[in-house]
Amino acid sequence: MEKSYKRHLVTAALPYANGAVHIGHLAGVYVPADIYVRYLRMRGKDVRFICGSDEHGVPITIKAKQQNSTPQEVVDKYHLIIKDSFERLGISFDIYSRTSSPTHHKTASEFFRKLYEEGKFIEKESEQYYDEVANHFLADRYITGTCPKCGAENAYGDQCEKCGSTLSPNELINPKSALSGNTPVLKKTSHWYLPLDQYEPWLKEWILEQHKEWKVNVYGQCKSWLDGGLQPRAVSRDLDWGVPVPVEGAEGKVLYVWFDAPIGYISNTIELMPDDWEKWWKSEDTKLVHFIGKDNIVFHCIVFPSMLKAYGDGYILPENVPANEFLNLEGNKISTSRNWAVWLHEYLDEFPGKEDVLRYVLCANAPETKDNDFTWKDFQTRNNSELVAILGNFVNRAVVLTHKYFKGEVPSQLHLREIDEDTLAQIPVIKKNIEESLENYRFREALKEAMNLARLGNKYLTETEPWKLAATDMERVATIMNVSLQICANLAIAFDPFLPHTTQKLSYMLNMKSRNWEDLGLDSILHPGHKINEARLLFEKIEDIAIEAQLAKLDATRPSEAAPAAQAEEATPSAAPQKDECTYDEFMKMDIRTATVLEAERVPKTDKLLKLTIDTGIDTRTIVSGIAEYYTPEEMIGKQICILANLAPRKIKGIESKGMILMAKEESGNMRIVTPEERLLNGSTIN
RNA sequence: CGCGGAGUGGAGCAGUUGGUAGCUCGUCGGGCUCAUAACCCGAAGGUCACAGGUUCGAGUCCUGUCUCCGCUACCA
Repeated sequence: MEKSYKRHLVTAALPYANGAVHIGHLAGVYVPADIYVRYLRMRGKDVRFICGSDEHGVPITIKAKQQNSTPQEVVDKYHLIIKDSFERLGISFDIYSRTSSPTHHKTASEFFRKLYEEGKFIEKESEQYYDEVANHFLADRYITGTCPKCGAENAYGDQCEKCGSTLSPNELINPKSALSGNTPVLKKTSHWYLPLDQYEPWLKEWILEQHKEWKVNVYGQCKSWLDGGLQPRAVSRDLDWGVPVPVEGAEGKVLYVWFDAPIGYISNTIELMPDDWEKWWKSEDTKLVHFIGKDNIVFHCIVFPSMLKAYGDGYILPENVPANEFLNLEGNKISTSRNWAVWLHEYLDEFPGKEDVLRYVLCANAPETKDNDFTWKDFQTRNNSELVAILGNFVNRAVVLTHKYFKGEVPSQLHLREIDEDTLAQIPVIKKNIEESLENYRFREALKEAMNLARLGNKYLTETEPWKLAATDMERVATIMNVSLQICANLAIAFDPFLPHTTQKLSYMLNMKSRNWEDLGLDSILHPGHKINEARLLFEKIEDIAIEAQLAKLDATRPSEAAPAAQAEEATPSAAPQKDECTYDEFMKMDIRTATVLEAERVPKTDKLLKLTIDTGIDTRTIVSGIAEYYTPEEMIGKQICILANLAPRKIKGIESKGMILMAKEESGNMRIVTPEERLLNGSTIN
């Protein structure tokens, strides 16, 4: 039933170039994709593995502003870090390009243009805020003002961080431009929309009927979107960073990042194969597979296919989209903003030569069916009791014994006994299991099967006990060592997609010239008389101290220090514009006083909120404050703070908050609490 | 509120179309000593979140409930 394809085009989600790559990205996308691709290559398939940085979008322009640099500088920096760290881990892209490349701009631009000319978009006019000083339409995030729901200052155009309500910029009272501090004006602007609703019947047929074999999380997510009804989606924005909209009169508009990013797969393919890229994208003989995380399901299953369908011209659709769930770290969500992550480039620096350990652990514990947890303890255990004790140790036993008894020369297989035959007979079975698992995107299972081959080897040696026979029956020992070495050679092939650095070392040790998947399962990969090299350890134990160091590093991690502190030096300090005048009486209405934090805890399901119990000198009360990105609960306890005590109470995430903590905030976003120079009695008034 | 995913021995996970509940690690006992105190064998340990239902038979199907994660809406 399985259709046979002439070529395989595999894409991995384009990393967003406003940060480095962490273990969550790897476990969800890049490690499985790389395993899949290496497997296909070993089987002699014609395959291309495409990826690159996604470098457009508002967040990058915001990051550039914060760092007082340019979007181009931001993406240059992260593009290099990401590309380099992928290479070092052995993620074997055929091309890792970027969406700021000329090829991409041209491709995306032409893509848009064709759809535009064929009337595949609808055009709609709307009113958006415009900063007349900066000459800019303002993205929601660039507008601040007073929240209409809770009255907090500095609410963003898309959301108020104080009360958490979702806003649209037009609701803000006293809107200000974050660029200039000026009051923006409403101005008409028009944008193009892709009418996804028109593709709904077709999508339903294609996904819900023809792709029932997709992973349940993917299928379920798609069904949910399709059942809910699709809406037209804007494909352009008013922004000066991105691919310009190639239409007359569309100055100052760029393609919306979600529209241009997936086209990056195509443009990167073009960059790789300028002459014959088309057969990779427009031939039914090509099998297209997208590896992504669950946050990207809707784009790759619904939006991008609709774009391709709208374009027509023979574009193929993904055959499968094996999206993974998320990986947690030590029980908590990985968070870039809180710096709660294990960064690939840091790992590679801190664990040199252990690229494959990370690959192994992330594959063994990949979040294939549900969110999983990465813990350093588990990392250590898997290394020590699986890689070292089972795989590394078996190879070492076999190679050391061969040198000891046969001076490093592969002995002959003489009379195979039942145990030899049974053992060898299991290798082709394992091969088949690995193939089946990989072809169905079950990477954990495949890895476990490969590991079973090493277990088989250990069991075989233990049961045949060549070290006992060495005194009496060297012929038998010869056969046993031959069989053991054949298992080693098979391991070098079976593990190649998973642990490429290791299999290279192992091949060297065995003096194997090549590793062909077709040889896997054979009992005569190494011929009698073949000379092997000295034993070298494939893996080393990881000591407690290394794990403790990582845990300590995580504990010490506070988001305020990492990025902003380093950049503070170079950034020219800029301050918010002065607010409107305020009378003496108005000021005196505010009851500001000192208080001490008694207890502090995170508010569940939020990134930013802490719930604090404080002693105000007049009572003990609860305040919810959005400072979790800057302070841990532990460090807040015992701190003396200043509060606005008579602020009207309000409920935040269901908790009643009575008052507000005074914070000093830099324009870059960095925040510190305001506290008296020396500790005063709680309840001291401030004016 | 709605939608998607998940809830299986101490921990982490499999359980394909319903037919005696498995794997890895850990624990305990034994064996072995070639090997990175590594390896091999055996044992203990689960009323498969809860409550109903369908069935000769349900972890697996249906209904309801609870909890966790995600999306809608932060995280860009």
